[in-house]
Amino acid sequence: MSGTLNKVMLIGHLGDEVKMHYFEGGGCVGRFPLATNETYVSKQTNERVTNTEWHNIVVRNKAAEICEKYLSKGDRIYVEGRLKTRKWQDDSGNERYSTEIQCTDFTFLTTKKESEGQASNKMDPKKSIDNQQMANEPIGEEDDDLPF
Amino acid sequence: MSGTLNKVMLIGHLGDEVKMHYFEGGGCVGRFPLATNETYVSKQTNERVTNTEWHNIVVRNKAAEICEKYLSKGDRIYVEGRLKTRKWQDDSGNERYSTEIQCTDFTFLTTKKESEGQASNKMDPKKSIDNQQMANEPIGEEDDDLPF
Amino acid sequence: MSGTLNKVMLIGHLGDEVKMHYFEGGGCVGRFPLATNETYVSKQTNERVTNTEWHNIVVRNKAAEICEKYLSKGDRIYVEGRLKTRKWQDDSGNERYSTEIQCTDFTFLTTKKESEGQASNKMDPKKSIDNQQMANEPIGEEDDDLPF
Amino acid sequence: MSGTLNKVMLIGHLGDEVKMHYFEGGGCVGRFPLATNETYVSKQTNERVTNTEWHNIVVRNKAAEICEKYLSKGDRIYVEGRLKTRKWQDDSGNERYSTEIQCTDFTFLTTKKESEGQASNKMDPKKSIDNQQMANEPIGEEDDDLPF
DNA sequence: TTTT
DNA sequence: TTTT
Repeated sequence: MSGTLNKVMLIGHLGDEVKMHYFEGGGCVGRFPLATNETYVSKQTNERVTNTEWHNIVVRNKAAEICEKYLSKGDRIYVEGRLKTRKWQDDSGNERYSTEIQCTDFTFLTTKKESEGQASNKMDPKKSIDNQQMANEPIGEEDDDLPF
Repeated sequence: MSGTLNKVMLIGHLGDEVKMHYFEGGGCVGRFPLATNETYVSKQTNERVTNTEWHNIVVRNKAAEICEKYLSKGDRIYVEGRLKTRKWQDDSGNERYSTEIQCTDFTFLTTKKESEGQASNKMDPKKSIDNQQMANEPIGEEDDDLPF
Repeated sequence: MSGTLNKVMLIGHLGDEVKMHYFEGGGCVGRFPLATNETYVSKQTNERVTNTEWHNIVVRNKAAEICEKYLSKGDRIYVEGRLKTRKWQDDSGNERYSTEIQCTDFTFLTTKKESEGQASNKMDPKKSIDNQQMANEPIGEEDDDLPF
Repeated sequence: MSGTLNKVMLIGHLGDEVKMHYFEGGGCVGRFPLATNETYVSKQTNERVTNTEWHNIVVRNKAAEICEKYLSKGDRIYVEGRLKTRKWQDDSGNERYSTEIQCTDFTFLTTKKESEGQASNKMDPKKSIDNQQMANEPIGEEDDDLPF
């Protein structure tokens, strides 16, 4: 309906472990920072400069559990998702904004023994459906009544 | 699992109407050609050259029905999908190959009265699920037993 | 080198006019807010809910001038770019973060007379090069000495 | 100008070595097959099925030379490009079509000693520019007069 | 806080 | 013809 598109595609490395948060209703959310790098040659100094960009990845439910189980700090992953900027209040009552990538799909790019045969949510349509849904409900709601 | 990605993103115009094909089991598939243009300045002649590229779009089930209902020749659409090369035999028995875009998502970019409030499959998660499934089964199978 | 990817693809509508800022060295930057919508059916209320997400688009140099010339509030555009989170200080000296989309490519999706034949930066490779460069230098530097 | 988009994004493994072809004017083109996999559970048999899709990747000039130098059969790579269907004649004079991905950007995802610090065309804007140009000229023309 |  |  909306005629719009909101898509982010990242390949990067986890800067930390996946941090899980479980909701009362049974849903859960995982979060982890993802680093991407950009390298260019400065025109001023003629030196190579590397900038690291950090992205806040948010994964939900089944997908979050898979990420927690198979991903570790340093691992490389492909993440697809949507941009979402959350509003929150700091301790002084100021409005703050935080931009997150709500993950809708991912593929593990680091090969690890334990993750063999399990590294992607693409192998099971149900997991993809979870991911799809994940992006359709604001974080904070419980996703406890999955229809399958 | 596979650690691979197969994604196509197109914005283009329909070169023809959506052609539907219905399977016995109740599934269906819609096909239409999509044109994208590329313009560049030839280094030889210094003239602007426009090339049109034609893409074979394949949509399935609910998504196909929505496309047939709301899309017409000339309409602009955003299509997301996967590349798939089909093998077939021509009349002389020669092996032929045809590359298609198996649509997994789309957004209408032409505003038409009839399609108002309905132009995208993104408004209804179920339709997205259909699309998701669509890409998980080879064309030719019937998708008659949707689990929802 | 880095083996990473940082890509954003948006189709949305301008929430305001393009605001230009010119640097002393001759470079310039344009900024505008872009709205994307997401619609879903709430599981709690069974009602359709529409959320609007706002994105801060940043365009540079030639590309910025093209955007300023041909884009107006309400226009639809496809934007491709990279995510970049800037750190700044508010009046109280607090660290604040703002996430922007550094535009590397775009295509106008609204047809307007004035923009006919000019609506995209894709028609002129040089403009693409500018865009490409744009993403390689931090905002704040002047891009006045293009090497071609 | 055209208001269209033609983008392919793949992560896959090389099925063979990069095959180079040098033009008289000094330009060159590299080609290699790239495999992506899709896995799903068949609704008929309830078994997991894996399909491999093969993509014809075409890279040009500097980018082709980098690929030839650092990529080998089996390596994983991210490829971004445009779809292009070429028309050719088989021995019987029949019209045939072959769809290729004209590579505009890539990132190596396999870590190999030899490729350290060199694995992507993203580290040098000039190489990106070559890639950008690459897609602006039909294959078959010689790119012998690069302006940088 | 990642990686090369 | 790749990979897991």
